[in-house]
Amino acid sequence: MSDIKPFYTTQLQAGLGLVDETKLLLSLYEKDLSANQLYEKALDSGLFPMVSARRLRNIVVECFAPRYIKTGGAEYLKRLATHLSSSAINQLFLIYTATANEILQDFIQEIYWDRYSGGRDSISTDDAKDFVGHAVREGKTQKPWSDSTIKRVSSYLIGCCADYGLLSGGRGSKRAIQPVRIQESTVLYLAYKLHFDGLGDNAVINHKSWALFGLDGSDVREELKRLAKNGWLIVQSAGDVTRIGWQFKSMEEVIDVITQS
DNA sequence: TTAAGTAACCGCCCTCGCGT
DNA sequence: ACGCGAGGGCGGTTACTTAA
Repeated sequence: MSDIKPFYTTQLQAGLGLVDETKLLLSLYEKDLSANQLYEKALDSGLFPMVSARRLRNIVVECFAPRYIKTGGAEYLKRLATHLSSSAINQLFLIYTATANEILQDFIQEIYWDRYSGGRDSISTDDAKDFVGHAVREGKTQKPWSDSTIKRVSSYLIGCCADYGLLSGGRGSKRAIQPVRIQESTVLYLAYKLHFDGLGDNAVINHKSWALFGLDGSDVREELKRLAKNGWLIVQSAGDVTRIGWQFKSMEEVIDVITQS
């Protein structure tokens, strides 16, 4: 669950957002299925006529499994995927993808929102290349990446942001920043997910996943107070210390609430 | 010690959008 | 209408682990 990922990897190159593929795989997923079992099931399902078996294996084993099976997210997202709007489910996909790919998390946190708050309205492939090149020089990869890998990973960061709606699509070297407003369902889901992962209240509020949506600790506290109006949790702040009263006893209850609202 | 298995990396090559 | 180049799918290769 809380695997430490010391190094940046090139795993994004196996697939970017894969939004449609992920939805299909979620529909096939059942609790406790392994990556290989899901792969076999997907192969037999005939839901992926457009890709080769080798490619399907890539998608399942290198993308879906690290994002949604290892983290335990698949069984919850399976229910949500059919109920939430595409922008709402994209936000959850983004959280899991950024958790599995540290380099994406850091890129969005350090470059995307920084440029946005600095008044820029676009991000270029060169911005991404600078970020990746810098990371390699700082030793954040297990071994130095070749120039071509640096170049490709840079484009994957941009492409992945586009898939999840953070940047405009297309192929221009400059992509327009499309800042996303975090959805209520995302706030509710993420807060409880972190809580059930065993984090204390302050650790929940300051978790880096919120930074994907440009939120810092005090922003998160405000978001949670809005949820409190629905009776979904209770927030008590005194100075810097925040205490949260959690109203639901399991993720299942949280999912029930989200699917009913 | 080595065969088998797995994760990470690399780069070919097809596709698609853009400019002319 | 078409050539060009960037983006990204795809599959092979390398390097590292694990088990016998």
